Amino acid sequence: MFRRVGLQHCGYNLHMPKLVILDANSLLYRGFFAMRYLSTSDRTPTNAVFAFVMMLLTILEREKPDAIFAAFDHPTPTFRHKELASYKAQRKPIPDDLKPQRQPARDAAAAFNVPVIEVEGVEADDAVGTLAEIAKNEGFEVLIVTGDGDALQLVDDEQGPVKVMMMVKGVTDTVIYDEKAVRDRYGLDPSQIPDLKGIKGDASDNLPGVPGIGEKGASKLLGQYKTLEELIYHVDELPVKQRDALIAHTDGALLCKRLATILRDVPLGDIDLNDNYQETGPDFAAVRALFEKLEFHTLLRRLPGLEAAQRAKGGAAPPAALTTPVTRSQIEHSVPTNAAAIDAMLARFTAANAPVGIQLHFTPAKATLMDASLKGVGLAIDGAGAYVDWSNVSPALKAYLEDASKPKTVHDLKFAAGVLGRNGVELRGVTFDTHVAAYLLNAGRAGYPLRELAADFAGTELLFDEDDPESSVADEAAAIAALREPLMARLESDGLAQLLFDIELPLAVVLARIERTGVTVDGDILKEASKRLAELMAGLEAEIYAIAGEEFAIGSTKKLQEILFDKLKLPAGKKNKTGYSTGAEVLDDLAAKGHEIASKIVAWRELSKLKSTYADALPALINPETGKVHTSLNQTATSTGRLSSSNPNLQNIPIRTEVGREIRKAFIASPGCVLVSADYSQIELRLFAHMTHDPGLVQAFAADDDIHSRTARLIFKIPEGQPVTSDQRRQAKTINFAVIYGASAFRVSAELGVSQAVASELIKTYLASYPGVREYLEKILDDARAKGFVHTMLGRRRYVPEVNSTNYQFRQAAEREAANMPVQGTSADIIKLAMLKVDKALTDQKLAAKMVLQVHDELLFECPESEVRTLAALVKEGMESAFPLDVPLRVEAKSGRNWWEVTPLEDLDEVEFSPQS
DNA sequence: GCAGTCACG
DNA sequence: ACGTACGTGACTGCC
Repeated sequence: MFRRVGLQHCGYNLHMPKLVILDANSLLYRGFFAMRYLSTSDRTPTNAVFAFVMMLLTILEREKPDAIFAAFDHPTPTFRHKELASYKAQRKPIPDDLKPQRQPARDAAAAFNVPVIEVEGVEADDAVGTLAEIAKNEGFEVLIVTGDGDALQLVDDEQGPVKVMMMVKGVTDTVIYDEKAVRDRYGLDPSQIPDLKGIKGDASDNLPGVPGIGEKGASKLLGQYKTLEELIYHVDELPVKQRDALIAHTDGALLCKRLATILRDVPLGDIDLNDNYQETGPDFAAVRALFEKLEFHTLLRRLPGLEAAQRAKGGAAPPAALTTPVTRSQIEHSVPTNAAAIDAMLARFTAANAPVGIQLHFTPAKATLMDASLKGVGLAIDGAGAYVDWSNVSPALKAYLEDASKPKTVHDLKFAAGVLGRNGVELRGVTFDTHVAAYLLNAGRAGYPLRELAADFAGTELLFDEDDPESSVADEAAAIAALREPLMARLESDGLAQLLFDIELPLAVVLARIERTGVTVDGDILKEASKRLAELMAGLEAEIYAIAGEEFAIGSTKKLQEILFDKLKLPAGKKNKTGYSTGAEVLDDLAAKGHEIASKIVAWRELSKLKSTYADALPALINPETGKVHTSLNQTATSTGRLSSSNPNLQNIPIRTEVGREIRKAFIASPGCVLVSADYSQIELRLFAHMTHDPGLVQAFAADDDIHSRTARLIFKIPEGQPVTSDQRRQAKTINFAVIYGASAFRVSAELGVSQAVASELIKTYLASYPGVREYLEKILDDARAKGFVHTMLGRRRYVPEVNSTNYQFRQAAEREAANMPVQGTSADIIKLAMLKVDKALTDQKLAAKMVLQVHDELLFECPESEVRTLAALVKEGMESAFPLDVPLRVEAKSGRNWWEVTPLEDLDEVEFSPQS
């Protein structure tokens, strides 16, 4: 009944120090092609050095080496040049854009305190081979990081071990080779790699090898004859074709082998292998300066995490990697297949009363909670795991998953709750989510894959083996269980635990339900709209072609540039990387000058956008089973704490223009139901009032004044009793938002169509009128500069390291982000609280109403017609009381048969619904 | 896979 | 003198 899967040896001795050797040359070369186009704002190419640094960071985070070196080619001739004049002459030259990236790569290594090996007359791969040889004899476990397959000859399980991490595609997508992996891939021992290369040749080096014998044939021959030399000796035993080919190319093959053979005894000078990298760590100031120079913004955001980890090691503590080595996480696990065995497993797991790591096994790999097909479930506690195929899941296991008193940890609760929900199991008792926890710790990361978290926070290397999903899923469950404590410790020390437990965790379950509920979209309405849009576009196209004097792809900005600025010689405005901009701003300008083609293109663009993004795309996303559209509400996507929506994005359905707004007619309620929408009125400005404590702002909201009119009175100095014109109000509104976004006078002047001097004066008057605002902004920035992060009222963080940048532009951008995040983020916190409160109230009051969407400051519901006013009153109350402030929060509720026609509901304060609070 | 554009709060 | 608002996601064209 229990199938034991023994503890697999992965060849790592836990007490062995670990050495990483980067073949910088090959990494730069591969990185150059893996990642095209990247450059700084002055067009200095940085793609290869970016890839190199990405790899370096990833290695440092994941592998935590005790020692690390980077080997570069020395620019003088090497034995290989002397060996064969035609060798490097024939070789494709180093791309022009790659050469100037070598020095920055050396600088990067230096900034990270990674010693550079660069010896005259020695190529990088020979330095790597020699260093690996020395290190393995010194008792190091060696990992060679490269993009060059030749390095596989250095792999050695016996002594060392020596492994090779190979770039496969992209930058951080890598495969680690041990001897078995080399054999699986090539059918050969590592030592035979040069022989293989000799026969196969190397196209990029212009070495033909033996034409007519490919990789397969070569591998087969070497399996039999072991070496190229032996094969040549027995050449007469080969089939005629192969024999003739080999005889003709004997010299070339031997030469090619020799060139592919990595030397292991070149002079490297003094090298200190015992320099413990974990104690030294990167020179963060130097790294930051370099990243700023190279404009690596995304990498800059990764630094705070790395720096904190480095600090946490402390000076007195033993080197972290020696006490907590990076180890393959492979646990002993059982695969119970019947009810009795599952019961026994559960008994074992729950006896300890420790949280159990739960990981779902599903296909396809990048499924959403609506389309994941559930295959099984992995469970693990410290030291023991299990995998249960979904077809074997017993009632007891289901009951366990639904038991709120049994503590569990998952990685992505929203997903797990949604998928299990679709499979008839209501997941309860999840008291930790590693995915969301990592997001709270650093919302700036691109993603939170379990593999990365395991490496970063638990020092374990997690590999998913497609051929052994049972063991892999059990390993993942174990990693999840193991991540809970270190993540929890970090959350506690950063003051983020409450945010996780009180908001994000319960919210995940609500979001899963919203996604599963879906929104009803009438595909026929959209298909009709698409037809009409096509007709309107065709009309405009004819007119545009007539003015242009030819037909062209209006959607191509390149072609459009040619037509407008070359052919028609219209005055060009702003420039961008590819030439003159054809953006709406520019076109509106041209239209204002009387160029009809511009306004027609603007109109065409609007229709084109509506047609492709909404009218055509949405019907295709209607789920055939549910008849609804199920967006993903991403919980870990934004750096401010907001949700985002994708596949489709339902948070950007048109509303601002009449024709765009028509799309909303297709968003309807289920049969017999209506839509109820409730949105916060000016929540960000109200929060701004609360957070700045500015008496003027606070009083305005306390008195329920129109804030924009009030601002207009102040900045235009309009006396009481005299009316504010609508234009003055509009301008004041712009300034109100501008201040929240930290905008410049330039932008305000463009927005308002006034001179920069006037705009600047308006902003000045604004800040003088609301003195609390300036004080607040100064305090936020001081705080950000001191701590490196800003936070919301509930403690949610955003790291903004660039507030201390010496580069004016980056610093300014970071300051705007820092100024805006507390407002945008607190607003996000508050609507999340409101969602929880309303969701609970719907359950408690046993309403049929369902929450179907969140759009940042708006919640959308559908409910039976009879429930409308009860629901609206309850939602309004819940949202307004979600988080008490010095100023009131106001919510307007509306209802309608579709999202287009929703109209305000009056006098909801009089509705009886026994509020909970 | 990037760049440009544009939909939303 | 510089460059010019916060946060998202989707689509088209082009390399």
